[in-house]
Parts: sequence; structure tokens; C-alpha cells
Amino acid sequence: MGLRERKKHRTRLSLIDAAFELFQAQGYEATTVDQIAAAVEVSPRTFFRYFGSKEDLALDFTVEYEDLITTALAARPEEEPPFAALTHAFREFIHLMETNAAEDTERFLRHRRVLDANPVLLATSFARMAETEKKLTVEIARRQGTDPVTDPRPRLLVAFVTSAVRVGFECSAGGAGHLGSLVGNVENALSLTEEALRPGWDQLSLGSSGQVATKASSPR
Amino acid sequence: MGLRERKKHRTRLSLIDAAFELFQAQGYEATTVDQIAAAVEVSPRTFFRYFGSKEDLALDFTVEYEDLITTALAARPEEEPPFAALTHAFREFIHLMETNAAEDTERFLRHRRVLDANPVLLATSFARMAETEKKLTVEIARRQGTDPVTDPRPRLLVAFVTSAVRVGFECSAGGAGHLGSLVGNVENALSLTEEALRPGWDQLSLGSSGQVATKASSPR
DNA sequence: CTAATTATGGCAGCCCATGACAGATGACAA
DNA sequence: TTGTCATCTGTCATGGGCTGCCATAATTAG
Repeated sequence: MGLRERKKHRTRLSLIDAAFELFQAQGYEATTVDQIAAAVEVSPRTFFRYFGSKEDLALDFTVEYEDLITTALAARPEEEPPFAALTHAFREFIHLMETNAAEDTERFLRHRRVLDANPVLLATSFARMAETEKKLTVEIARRQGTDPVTDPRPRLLVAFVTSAVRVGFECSAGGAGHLGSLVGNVENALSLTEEALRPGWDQLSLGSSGQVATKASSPR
Repeated sequence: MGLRERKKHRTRLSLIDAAFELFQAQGYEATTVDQIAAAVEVSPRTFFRYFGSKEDLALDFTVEYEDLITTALAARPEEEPPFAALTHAFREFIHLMETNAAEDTERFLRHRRVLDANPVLLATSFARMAETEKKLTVEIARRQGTDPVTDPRPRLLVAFVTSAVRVGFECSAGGAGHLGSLVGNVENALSLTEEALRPGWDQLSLGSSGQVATKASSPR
């Protein structure tokens, strides 16, 4: 890897770190791109060569997490039922945050704190999750042997699990920022979801419909 | 109602209608506030006196819908189990769009089309739904006789149902814009969700935990 | 060392959004 | 009707987010 590339990578990380320090110190909205650029001694114009927008920087990690989750799901054994595969993938992801290098763990918690302090940003981060949901749905549908676009069931399954994770995060939002409670809350939400679902529903074993949607009935 | 107030109301509606016409013609992003203001022959500054932002205008109807849904839920009979109350509230809401005046129905469909064409906007609309979810959760928790902040179960139930509605909308996104298919898809998604959930789970009848979250276990 | 590639900085400009001030318009009472 | 008052509206100025353009400086390749 050449000098040029290393330099770029370093600048990128510097921008992220400087930005999040400012976000924590004075809030996301109150922090201007000029401030971030100045902190790294880079022209504001250059900032936008690294990140498409201030929001892009703030939510940059989401793409990394998307990779982690989708690959975690892909790595689950083929025999595992869809719901178990999904929840285990998410569990693995969360526990990865614990076993990570302390530096990465600290970054993760800082992200969470900034997001929890900015409802709009938090909402946007979940909005970006929609893309991840699509990918997860494709994989789940494959495992269920159904079609991810005409059959809403894999989509529903994915939505249920991601909802649980989201609720788990929400529960930990206010309370401090230590990782343990967050992990516990997500675990708990996933367990509750498992209790809530009818056993075997995720395996499409019964001859239940699911394709009714394509008929687009028009009552009344 | 005085002339002044009528005028304001008329200007407000004109702005919304002009905006959505432009949104459909050239896209949301490509439409500037100046264009909207010009179309209604109003100064751009005045635009911001009616709406806090361009996005506010585009998502204005969400607050109206929030009212409809929360009051629909509140109106459900007290004996009705929580899940049924929720789904019926949503069903009523959707069917209301059908029985509405043709003008309102047309507006509703136009909203959907613009949202479906703008992923960011769509995502933001669901983000705003978070507020609605909170209110629904409070009511559901009340009916379940549990606490909406310490017990994640009512939150999960609400999240499941709203997820289903969202998936129903998604299914209808591409296909044309006629109301029938949308209603059918949402109905279908709700039915599938009912199939997916373990009967009685929403009534917290069993002695299942639910409060485990507060212990914040930290495995590994 | 030279030449091509590429990152950077500065500038000008667009759009969104907000505060301040002044003028216009409707509301209301004498 | 008229005059006062509240409120709405337009204009101006400002700041922040974001982009295109061009010149310059740095890195890399030959």
C-alpha cells in the first residue's frame, strides 16, 4: 500500500474521530463542517471529498456493520432454521462488539451515545438499515426456498428480528453507555421475540398462503 | 372563522398541492422551495412561515395520520385483546382512505407515490412513525396492565404490527398506485403476522419474564 | 528527472433555513 | 367610517451544507 493511500486512510479516520469528539462536546447539529475540517487542518472542501455529507460521516459505520451482519448470517449453518440463523447472526454481531479491541469498542459506544442524543440521526440510521434488511431478506428467502419479492413472509421475519434489536437498543438508550446492559437488553428482546413467534412459523412448513398479496384483493 | 384564517388555510393547502405537483413532475430533491413559493405567488420567506422545512411539508400528513391511528386504537373496545385492537385500528385507518372523499383519496395516493419515489423521504416518514409507536405503546401497555418503559413486550408488539404495515406498503410500492392493491397487501401482511404470533402472547397470560432486561446480564 | 496521475485548496455559487425590520392587510371597537 | 391593533407578508442579510471549476501541490510511474 503506497504512501498516498495510507495518508488518505489516516485523514479519513482523523476526520471521523475529530467529528465525534465535537459531536459529543457540542452536539451534532451545532458542529459545523468547517470546525471538523479545521480540527484536522484540512480545507472544508476536502472534507466533502472524503464524505458526501456531514450525515455520511456520522453514519459511516453503518455500512461496516451491514457487512458484519450479512456475513454473519451467511456463515450460519445451512441446516439452522431461518429465525435461529438470523437471531444468532445478530447475537454474534453484538458480542463481537465486546470481544473487539478496546479502541473499537470505545468507538462503538461513542457512536451509540451520539446517536441516542440525536433522534433525527438515530432515525436516519435505522432508515439506512432498510438496505441491510433487503439483503438479509434475500438470504432468508433463499433458506426458506421462497421468493423474496412476491412472498412477504421472509420480509416479515427479518422485520420482526430487526425490530427486536431496535427495541433492545431503545431500552439501553437512556441508561449510561456501558456495553453490558446493551447486550443484555438486545438478548432479552430477541428471547422475547422467540417466545412470541409460533414455533416453526419461520420454516413455512404448513401450507399457509403467503402469496395472497399478489392477488391484490380489493374489498368493498 | 374570519377571512384571515380562511386565507391562511387556503395558502397552506395551495403550498402543499403545488409542492406535490412539482415533486411528481421533477422529483422531490430537484424541487426548490423557491419554485414552490413562486407557484403559489408567495415569497420564499413566507413558505418557511407555513412549514419549518421542505421536508416538513412533504411529511405534513403524517401527523394527521398519527391522530387517526391513535384515536382508532383508543376507540377499540376494552375487552379486545391487544393485538386484535392494534391490527383493527390499522385496518380501520386503511379502509378510511377508501371511504374518504375522492379528493382526499387522491391526495393519499399522491403522497404514497412521491414517498415511494424518494427512499430518503420514505425512510424519514417511518422515522417519524417512531413518535406514533411510542403513543401506541403506551396505550397497549395500559391494556396489558404493564409498564411501557420497563417492559419491552408492548413495544415489541407494536413494532411487529407496524413492521407488518410497512411491509404491506413496500409490497405495493412498485405496482401502480391504485388503492385496492395497497389495502390488500396490508391486510395480507397483517394476517400473516397473526399467523406468525403465538396465540395469546399479546395478553401476557403466561408467567413469562419480560423484566429480565432490567437486570442487564452481561454474558461471556 | 520527467511526466502523468491524483489529492488538495480556494473561489464562486446554489439551496435550505432563520433573524430582523418594515410595510401591508385584515380584525375590531369607538 | 375610521383609527388602532394584531398579524401576516416581503425584503434584506446571514450562516451552514454542498458542488463545480480550476489552479496548485503532492505522489507515483516510467
